[in-house]
Amino acid sequence: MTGLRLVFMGTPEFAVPSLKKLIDRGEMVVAAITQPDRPKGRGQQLASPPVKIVAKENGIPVLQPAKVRVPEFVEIIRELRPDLILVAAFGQILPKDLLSIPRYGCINVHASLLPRYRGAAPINWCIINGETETGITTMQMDEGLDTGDILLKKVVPIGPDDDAQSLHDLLSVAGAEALAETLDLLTAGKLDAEKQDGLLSNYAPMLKKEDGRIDWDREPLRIRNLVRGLTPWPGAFTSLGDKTMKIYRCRVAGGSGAPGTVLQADRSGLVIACKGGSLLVEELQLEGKKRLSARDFLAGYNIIPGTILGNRDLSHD
RNA sequence: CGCGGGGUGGAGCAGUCUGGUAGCUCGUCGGGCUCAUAACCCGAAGGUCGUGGGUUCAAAUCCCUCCCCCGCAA
Repeated sequence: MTGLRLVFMGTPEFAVPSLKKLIDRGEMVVAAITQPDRPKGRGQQLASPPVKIVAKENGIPVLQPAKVRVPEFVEIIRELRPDLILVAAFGQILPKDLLSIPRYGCINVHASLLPRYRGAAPINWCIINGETETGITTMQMDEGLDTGDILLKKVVPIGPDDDAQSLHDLLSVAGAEALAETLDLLTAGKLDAEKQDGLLSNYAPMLKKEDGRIDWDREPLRIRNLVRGLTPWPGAFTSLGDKTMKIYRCRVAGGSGAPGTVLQADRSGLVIACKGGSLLVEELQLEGKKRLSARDFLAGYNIIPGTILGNRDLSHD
């Protein structure tokens, strides 16, 4: 316990372990700031961000500004008199006025080893790019996007079978630990800030739907990395006839054929040709249907070898 | 009321438009073949066709109600 007045800012599931860690440590969290409830899913029902739910369960006041940068909200934060603001996947840029309010400034928990993978979707892009390790960085926030001085890093290896979900889960826990360690170092006066080398940086932008489209004229390993990096959301996809087909799990295999051609579709699996080899699909989902193992899928759908996947745009769009 | 797809033996699907004794692939169980097998052959069990109501001589199929699942979009 630091005894500091803390304000927590975060929104999705990733931020939850960090908030819980603060609560477990008995920290004085005077407010949780999170994004507004938004219509989600079928029927456009309003849904509360995970951080809001956890905060309310623990009696922490919740604020949900549409824009933190408006002067009125900055003033509200000022009145909370925080000693330190902790930020984890909040989803909004903090203005300078806000950053300078707390005595210890604002500390962010970011899911990559900065300066690598600055931005909104570091977990996904690490996997897509075939990285074998990533991690958590806590930093002293400045006005740039993930450009602040590095306080602490924690390395997390990426297993060959990790996907965005499993890595997210690992990193969100590691993030909470890194946050706690950072707080301990801070109160012990042992925190060293290290400048980021901007020349080594790269950017992990927010995912667009189109990022998930599978280009079968790529090496099987690259496609597999794309699949892993986008599972379970938004998913790597191709098309079967006029339907979208998402692929959630696959392995690299041999064989050859025109890119996108179904080489095999039987009890041995669904094998699709790509550049210099093929992909054995293990788990997939057809538009409107549920996520299935390739085996179950093939029990009900008869796909003829030779069928070309990913061709929809040629005949429609 | 954002758009759309779907609920049929344990799994995945067909059948619904053009009502008339419920079918396919797989799994399960039994038997056979084989050095052996996730392979192959023979046989069997297993379904209130999501719920409630209506139309009809007759409803998985047509009409209405409700429940649940999923894709898109956010």
